[in-house]
Amino acid sequence: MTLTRDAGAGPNEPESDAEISNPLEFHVGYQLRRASAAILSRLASLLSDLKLTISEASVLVLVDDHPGITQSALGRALGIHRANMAPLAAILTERGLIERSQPGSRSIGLKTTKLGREQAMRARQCMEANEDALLPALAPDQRAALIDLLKQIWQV
Amino acid sequence: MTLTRDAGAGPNEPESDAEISNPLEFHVGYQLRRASAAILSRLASLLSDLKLTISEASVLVLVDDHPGITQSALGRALGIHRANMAPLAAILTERGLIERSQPGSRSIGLKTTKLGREQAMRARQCMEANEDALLPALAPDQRAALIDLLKQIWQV
DNA sequence: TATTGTTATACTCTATAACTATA
DNA sequence: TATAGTTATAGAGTATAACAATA
Repeated sequence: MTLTRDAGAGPNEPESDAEISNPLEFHVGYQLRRASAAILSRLASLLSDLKLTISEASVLVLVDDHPGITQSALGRALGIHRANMAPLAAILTERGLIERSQPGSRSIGLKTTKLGREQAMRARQCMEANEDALLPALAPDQRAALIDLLKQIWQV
Repeated sequence: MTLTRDAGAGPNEPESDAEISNPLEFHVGYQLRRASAAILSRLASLLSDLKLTISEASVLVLVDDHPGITQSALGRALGIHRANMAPLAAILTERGLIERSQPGSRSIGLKTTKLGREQAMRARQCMEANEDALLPALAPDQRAALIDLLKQIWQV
């Protein structure tokens, strides 16, 4: 790979094909997109052994923690729209991981099956493994500081 | 909205429909997903006035900074696959925002048109406005610290 | 009436595979 | 041969609108 000295040619000369200065790197938005993509793609890869997507695993774990929870409450907690919760709940039900507490009622409480509880445990292990994989990049106190900063961005 | 006192019922009682404790909130991966989604959705909304998606705007701005850059180099800088750069470049070309430096060659240098330079400037303003919107949530030194932490996560 | 669940639909982003053309 | 560009395709995630059932 050919390397020019610092950040490549200046902004007004034709580019040689080398590393390139990227002014977007100084934006929180850009860094969030790249970091989020990296960490989520690794988690997706870990969860693929369980045949679960990240959304499916998140729903499964939260239902397991809160037996009787409704789809709407799940959606509010996870930031997933009502309309997108329906097929998500349907898939987990089809696979025998969750079931409906009161089959007759309209507002449906969800809970995990025995198989679902086992899978939820394995999903939690994947999520913890994904967090642990951050340790080479982030010391524990940095990790805590990062969580605090991120919370401030999206929470009201 | 009905509020129970702290984090709702314990993990083994049926849920009342209230706020819910979410153990995922202690995960960097989860916080990254929520923060990234929030900030990117706001940016998408700002850019929609220019009829640009976030990917389109990122490519446009980078081409404007690096006239003569190839699609592959763009993709490497932005983390976008070669296969997905093709339609992206095609759209920007159709709209008269970028053009090909050497129409005969195979490795195609891209540069912005006059219209493209104007739009790139407006896109940069949207990105800056999006960054400024973070100020209520993050003090300037927190913002710098956050960028440093995020870089460590996805960069080698 | 407000909330819940559902269906249909569309858009954005990402990923792989297979192919052609070029250096 | 390695790189660049293209096309087709598929899978995730997210968004809105419209509807029926329920509290």
